[in-house]
Amino acid sequence: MPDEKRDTKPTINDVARLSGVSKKTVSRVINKSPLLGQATREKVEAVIAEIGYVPNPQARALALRRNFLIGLIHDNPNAQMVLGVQEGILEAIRDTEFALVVRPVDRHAPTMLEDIRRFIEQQRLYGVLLLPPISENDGLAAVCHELGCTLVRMGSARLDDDRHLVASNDRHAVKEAVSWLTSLGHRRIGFIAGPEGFRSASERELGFIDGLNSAGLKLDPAIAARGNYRFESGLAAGERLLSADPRPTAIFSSNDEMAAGVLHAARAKGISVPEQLSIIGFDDTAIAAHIWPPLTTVRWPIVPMATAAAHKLIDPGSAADQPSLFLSDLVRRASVAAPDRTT
Amino acid sequence: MPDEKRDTKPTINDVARLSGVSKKTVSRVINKSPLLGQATREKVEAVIAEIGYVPNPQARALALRRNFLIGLIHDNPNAQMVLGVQEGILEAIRDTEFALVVRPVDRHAPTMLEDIRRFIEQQRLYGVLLLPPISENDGLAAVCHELGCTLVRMGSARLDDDRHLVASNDRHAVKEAVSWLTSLGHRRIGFIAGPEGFRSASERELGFIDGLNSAGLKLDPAIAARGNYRFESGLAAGERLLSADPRPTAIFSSNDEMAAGVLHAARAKGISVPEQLSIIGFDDTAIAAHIWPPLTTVRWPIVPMATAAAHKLIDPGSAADQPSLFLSDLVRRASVAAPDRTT
DNA sequence: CAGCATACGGAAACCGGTGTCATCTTGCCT
DNA sequence: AGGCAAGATGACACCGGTTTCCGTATGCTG
Repeated sequence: MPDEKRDTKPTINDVARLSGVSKKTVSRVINKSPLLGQATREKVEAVIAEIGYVPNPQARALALRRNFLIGLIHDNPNAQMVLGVQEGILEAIRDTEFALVVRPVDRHAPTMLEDIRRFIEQQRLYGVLLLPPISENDGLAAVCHELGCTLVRMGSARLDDDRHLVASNDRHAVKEAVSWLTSLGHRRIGFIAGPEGFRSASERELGFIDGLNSAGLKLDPAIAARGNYRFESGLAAGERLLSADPRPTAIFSSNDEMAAGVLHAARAKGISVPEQLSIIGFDDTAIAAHIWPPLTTVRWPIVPMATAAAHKLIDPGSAADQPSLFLSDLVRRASVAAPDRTT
Repeated sequence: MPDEKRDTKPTINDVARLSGVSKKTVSRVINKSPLLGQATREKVEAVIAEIGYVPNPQARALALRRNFLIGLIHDNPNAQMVLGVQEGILEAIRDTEFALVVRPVDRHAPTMLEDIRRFIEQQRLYGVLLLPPISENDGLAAVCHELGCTLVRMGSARLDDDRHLVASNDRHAVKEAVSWLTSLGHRRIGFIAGPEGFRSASERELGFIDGLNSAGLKLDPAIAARGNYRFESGLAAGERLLSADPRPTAIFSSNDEMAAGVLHAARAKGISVPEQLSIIGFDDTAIAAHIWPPLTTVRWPIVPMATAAAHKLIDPGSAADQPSLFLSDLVRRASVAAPDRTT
């Protein structure tokens, strides 16, 4: 055999033996203890590098009585957002010993809370990060608290104190979007709300009303509908709103997917966008840029938010220093134009 | 205090003490050892239920010298696919003690292989699941093998033996799609390939050529382009192909996102779809159904594939029994029609 | 150079499980 | 009834780290 293959990984004992010191000293080197001889440290580090020693995280977790797994719990229909969050978390835990464990759940399953409890308990998670909409579930937060598992929630509103929250300012962003429409001359603006019971949905609705109010307008129920954030519900809502008389000249949809549905509805009715109808969405997911015409939408900084959230989780000391509120901005694309005066 | 709060979780020792048996016996109960008295088992189980004991996975991992973490390594631009895979894996490990650790990586980072090695080594992963395109990287497979980490790859072609592979039959599916076009009367069919060096790209290209050949046609380089699976590359390729003379009456794009780009290009040139141009994509991602017109595309069963892959990982015994090849099917939507004879 | 504080290294216990092996019952056979 | 096999249970070491506690080497001061 050309290459003496070790079937078991080197342990701290091997390092200690080979460098002629005790386990304890090696442990001090690993944990960067300050009271340690320079010469000893270098010798041990050389041995570690030579034999490729990597500390066993399970043994560490056992001895330290804490582990290095953080959980991401979500029940989110928006794949891009979930992946953006994963990316953001990874950015925060890069070069740490933490790892990310994911757990998609079904919000509608009656056993959801029990499942999550089992998950956290079984894996002994260090902390969990909750994504909207499930982050709004206070029962879940209570379970985490009871299990002694740190918790950071992402959301669209102030769900918790700053050390356990990262939020975007949906309400204000929607208000700005609507103000842009009114400044272009739109007076009849339709609204598609998100599903009931979602903070993101109610925040966006409040922002919409704010926007109307500041232009002296008010919400006409004939051109308002509620969707469930899915394409089909946007399509249905669009069909209804575009049958109203007089027809809206613009529609704000609480997310991009439903906005794409509105676009389909408009096309089916032969209404051209943006000439006869302006559309604004929310989230700036991939679909926004890829449909025709490209969709004006509100973008919120998913990745940095997730990074901040993860930092709050793994370094509670600095949790208060991490920003808690992130600003969204309007991405102006071709789906918006001034209203058609000839109509 | 109304509720005596334990600050530390109960351990196997607590269970042993409370039920008057030894640790070992409790361990036997947990592991469902067959040689155990019925009465003893029930007594111990009662105590476990009463105090809410959950075995510590880190301690178990340490003693067993294997842990219960499976890794998902991916560098995938398609969020929906990654999330579908996560869902499929979760389905397989539900009700087991396994957990899913995710690791997005950057294919272009020079340190990628080193990063992944560190990741696997540090977390002592039980096994990893590789998604395309990174699953095609044999260097990575070698690293896993060297680290003694089981490996299952997902892919579009036969990358490995059946116990370590789950594949879809892209080539055949594309051939079918193209045959459909030719059966409708299309004779001039453009092609947008995926990026060089990707098996999925070359399989789909082979399938495309198969399809042409079976209708007695061959690939015209004037209406063939290579993209990188991103929207913009599809847009650029579409612009080029649609400037060709004579213009193609149909275009097959190696994925949906590029197909959406082709659609934009057609719109910009005032070419109507499907009347003057038929378009077919691949993957059946969300965008396919949400653009206008809805895109005809090839769907491959992501979730069941991921479930099968995870089963191969966690139960190597039955790995060979899990299916390795999954069939894709054509989803027929409005983006395809018979060619316009008047042109 | 004595005396003392300080820095460092080592032995042993511990974290919470599992494996090995010995012991103790018990039932069954001759 | 005695012998023996099989089944049930427990004692103890061990997985690979960290921590406690203590002994020793070292440096500094007077």
